[in-house]
Amino acid sequence: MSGSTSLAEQLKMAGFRMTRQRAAVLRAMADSPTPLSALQLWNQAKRNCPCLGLATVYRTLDVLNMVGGVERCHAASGRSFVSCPPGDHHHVVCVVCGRVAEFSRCNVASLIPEVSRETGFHVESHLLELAGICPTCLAEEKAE
Amino acid sequence: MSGSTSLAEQLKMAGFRMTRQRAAVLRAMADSPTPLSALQLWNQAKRNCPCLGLATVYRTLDVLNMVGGVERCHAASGRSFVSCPPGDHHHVVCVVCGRVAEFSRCNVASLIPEVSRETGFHVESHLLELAGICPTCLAEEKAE
DNA sequence: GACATAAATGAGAAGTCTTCTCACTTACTC
DNA sequence: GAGTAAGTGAGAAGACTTCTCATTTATGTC
Repeated sequence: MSGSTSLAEQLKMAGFRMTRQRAAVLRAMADSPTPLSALQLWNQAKRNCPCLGLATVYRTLDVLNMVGGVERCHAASGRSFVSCPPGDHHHVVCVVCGRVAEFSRCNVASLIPEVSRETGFHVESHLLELAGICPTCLAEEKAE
Repeated sequence: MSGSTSLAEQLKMAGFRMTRQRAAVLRAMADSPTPLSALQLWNQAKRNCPCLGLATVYRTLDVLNMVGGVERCHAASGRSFVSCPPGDHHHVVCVVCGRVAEFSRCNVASLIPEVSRETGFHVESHLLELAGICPTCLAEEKAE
């Protein structure tokens, strides 16, 4: 679980304590192949630490965010989730179940000169989010 | 306020009624050069229609969104709305003053096959929003 | 290993934003 | 002008997040 280890190290280096609860949250994040919402993270992490409180999950996310270990994203649908590692990637959100996947390929940068010309804006950043149906929901749809 | 008029027409064409409350919301949106949150919109619209309820603002936004007359603006925390012309376009938002411009050029579609392959998602739609500095704020920055 | 202490926690209250409910009002059709 | 179905206001309810505070615990020091 190298991801979890490095996040733990980041926390320690920043002077935060490594508690059972934080370890459980880190582990839940590392174990999930896809970004999770705070609630999902709570449910996962409780397996490792049953008495974990939801507030602690939010506090841990806050701390990790401060340290730069995770990013909190707000999807167009209003749902929010935790993305790890933060940085240059975008998300696809399932319109059926809300599952989120990440992808890094992006060609928006090549569009920017044209938009600058068209609008006069000096473009600094972009937000790209795709919506669709995840493999699981696609399979279920076909099964019906 | 041509923006407001055309939104009103869009509503009527879609079979919705034009009420005093909706007119107040439309007018508030048309009068604002920047995206507004539901709460801000409520406060503005109440000037034209003092007894306006907040729920009505949300309902009106819903209806307008359905009709394609407004869109969520994500740059500012994803909680605000802009009125916009119908049709395929995206927004550039000024990070300084909040002003929004539209552009139609978009190359995201060509990205979708790759993302589908990478994530297994069946991609149906995309959201693209650029952030930067508008011509007015650029000029002011240079003047300093 | 025991102790001191400041950080971290759990549980639930509180806050914020949004949607829902339902009795009442009103825009639109005839 | 009357009938009617869409729309409304007010407040309850719901989802998510943050705050509060008494209690617990990780960590450095002895």
